[in-house]
Amino acid sequence: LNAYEAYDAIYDVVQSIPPGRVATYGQVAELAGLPRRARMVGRALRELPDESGVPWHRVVNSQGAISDRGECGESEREQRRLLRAEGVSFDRRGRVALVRFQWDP
DNA sequence: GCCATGACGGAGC
DNA sequence: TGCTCCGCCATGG
Repeated sequence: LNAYEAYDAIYDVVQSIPPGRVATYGQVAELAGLPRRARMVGRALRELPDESGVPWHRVVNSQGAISDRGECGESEREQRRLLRAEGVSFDRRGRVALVRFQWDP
């Protein structure tokens, strides 16, 4: 897979995550045929324009936590808001219970 | 081409 | 639970 194909594969996988479920970066990489390349998933999502219909908010890290964006926490709150609107709940540390909400394709 | 930098993850302590 | 320490690999300087 070249860089473009890899990104497309990543976006395809993210598109297929159903509402109300989440997937981890490593899981998306694996399903996209890119094992051990979770960091690449992070980059792909980072470069996603806002108007793309890709549900980037349904991707969390392996701990069920929302990964740091460096930016003043703006998009982290947005991600929590979007997930809550789909029925995904958070524990008191702000993490998703993967046992309940992780997507199992 | 070298090097630092990550929307990461697993092992170890 | 919550650190560190590595391996990972595309990107930008």
